[in-house]
Amino acid sequence: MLNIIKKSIMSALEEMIAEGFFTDLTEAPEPLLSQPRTRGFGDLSTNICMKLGRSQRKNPGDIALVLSKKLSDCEVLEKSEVAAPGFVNLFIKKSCWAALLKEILNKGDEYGRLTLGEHKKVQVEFVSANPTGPLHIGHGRGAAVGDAISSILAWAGYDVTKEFYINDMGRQIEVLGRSVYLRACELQGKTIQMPEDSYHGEYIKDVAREFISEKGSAFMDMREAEAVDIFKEYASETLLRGIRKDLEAFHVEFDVWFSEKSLYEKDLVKKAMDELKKRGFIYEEEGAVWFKSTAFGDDKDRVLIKADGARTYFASDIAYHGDKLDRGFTQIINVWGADHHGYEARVRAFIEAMGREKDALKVVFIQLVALLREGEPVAMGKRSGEFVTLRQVMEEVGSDAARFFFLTRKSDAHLDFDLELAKKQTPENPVFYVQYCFARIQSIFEFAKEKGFTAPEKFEAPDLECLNLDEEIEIIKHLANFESVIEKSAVGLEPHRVTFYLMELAGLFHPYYNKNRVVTEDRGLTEARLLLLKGAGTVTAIGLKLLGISAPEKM
RNA sequence: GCGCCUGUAGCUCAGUCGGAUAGAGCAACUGCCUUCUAAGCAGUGGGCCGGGGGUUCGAAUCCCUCCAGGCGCACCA
Repeated sequence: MLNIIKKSIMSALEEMIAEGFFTDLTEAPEPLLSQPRTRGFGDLSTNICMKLGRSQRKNPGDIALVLSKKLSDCEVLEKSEVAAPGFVNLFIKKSCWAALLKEILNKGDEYGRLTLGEHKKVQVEFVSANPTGPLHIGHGRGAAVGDAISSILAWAGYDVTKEFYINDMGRQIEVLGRSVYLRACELQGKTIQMPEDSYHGEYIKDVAREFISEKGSAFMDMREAEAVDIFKEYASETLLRGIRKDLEAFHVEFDVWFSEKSLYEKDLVKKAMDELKKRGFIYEEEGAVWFKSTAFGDDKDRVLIKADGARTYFASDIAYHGDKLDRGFTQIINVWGADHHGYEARVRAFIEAMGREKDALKVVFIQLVALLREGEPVAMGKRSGEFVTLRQVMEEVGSDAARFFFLTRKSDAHLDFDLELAKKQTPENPVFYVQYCFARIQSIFEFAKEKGFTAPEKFEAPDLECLNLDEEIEIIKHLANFESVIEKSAVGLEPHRVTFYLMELAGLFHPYYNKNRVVTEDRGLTEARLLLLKGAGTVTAIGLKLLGISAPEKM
């Protein structure tokens, strides 16, 4: 329908051009249609005349008058009006809404699915937490956002792979192994001194305890270095298992768990560096090997191999991203914590050095979550030992509420998560408002069934024309917007648009429900309203599913 | 010092490729359950959109500048 109107406007403008109305316009521009806030301004409105007024040096009002007159024969329009200083307000024929609802219902559970992505292979990497401790609330935000982005992209027609990158080697793992080892020694009655840079969390002791009950105390007789090797393997595997479990409870599933270690096992680090060398972006200086990332706008060149011969973390990173490219992804999306934003330029430099377009890589930054308890900041950080895990949050407020909460903010906005507040809010949490919309609709269906009514499988658009209340048309209009919300959300990688869309839909439904009875003596009207509810319920369920939130039949 | 993000109602946040009277939730106050779920609805109050300048028919939105907060600026991971 939007397209019909756009075309009408454009052909009207073409006519005006042919009639010599404009002095130096050769082609009609595509008009922008927007929904006015107030109903008096029509169902849709365009500002095209003001735009043209400027470029053509004509009075916008004059253009609008002519345009409006020419639109009078558009078949979907009731009328069009001109408003100062040059808006054209469009009023759509009531019968069109019925046709629109029919279209939506015909698509059913597939409504909102787009072909936008053209099956292009997209990889979304998110969470990628070090297996050195349980997931905390910041990871939860990344998980919720990354998962929702993936679902939305898939719904928009992309071929999506969800991936978790495991930093299962390097210094942090070394520190982890030593920390657990020392705690294990302590459990065996030895007095120990935890170095400054150890992990101090309580969970370290748990892992140590587990290790002993599983593997015994033979490690006490080993040399420290030897024992630490065993411990770091054991600890990182144990903690990774915990991470997987937490994500499972949070309803996040990954397609690929990619191990950093495997990059070395498959010699991919060397491969990536050789490739860079071949392309002339590698040089040696002061005993280190550098990547000339400044050639692509990075602030400084980056070291890949240190003077002591060790590879940097960034060396793993380019190998990993090289592998992403080799696997045929045309679009790479990294969901990173905002504290990583310094890495964007260098990774992008690598992508460009490999001959790809700059925007083959998109990075979504997740601002850190400030965790509060009754307004007081809670200290975070694995080292300090005191932190609130994602699991604790899920247990306190539930997975649905936590996910919804994360997805009601755009990801680059700071987020205060007050645990006490989140708990207190639970009964009035907006997530329930949306879920309630779905549950209520299901319950009305139950009731209708008892009374002998169902939403008919077969119907024609005119059967729906009795849905002529303002509230009903508003709901249909909103349902019709769903596709464009998916599109914007997919293009901008902004899942929060879907969240707000669902709150708005629920905000239209609940008052409608309260004011009007669905099931009445009037069979035609009852069935039409059941169909309207079917549309609203279906869209709510689809939206919630994209966000990874359940749609309960009963509440 | 440089770079990125943020500043909108008492609180938490939407709205930002310029549009008409700036929105939602929470909190506060007043009403509504013999009728499809009251996790709901109806209503009230609440705003120099951080400050100042500029661009124009029109600015929360674009440009400049200043202020405040967060995060980055390693041969660390």
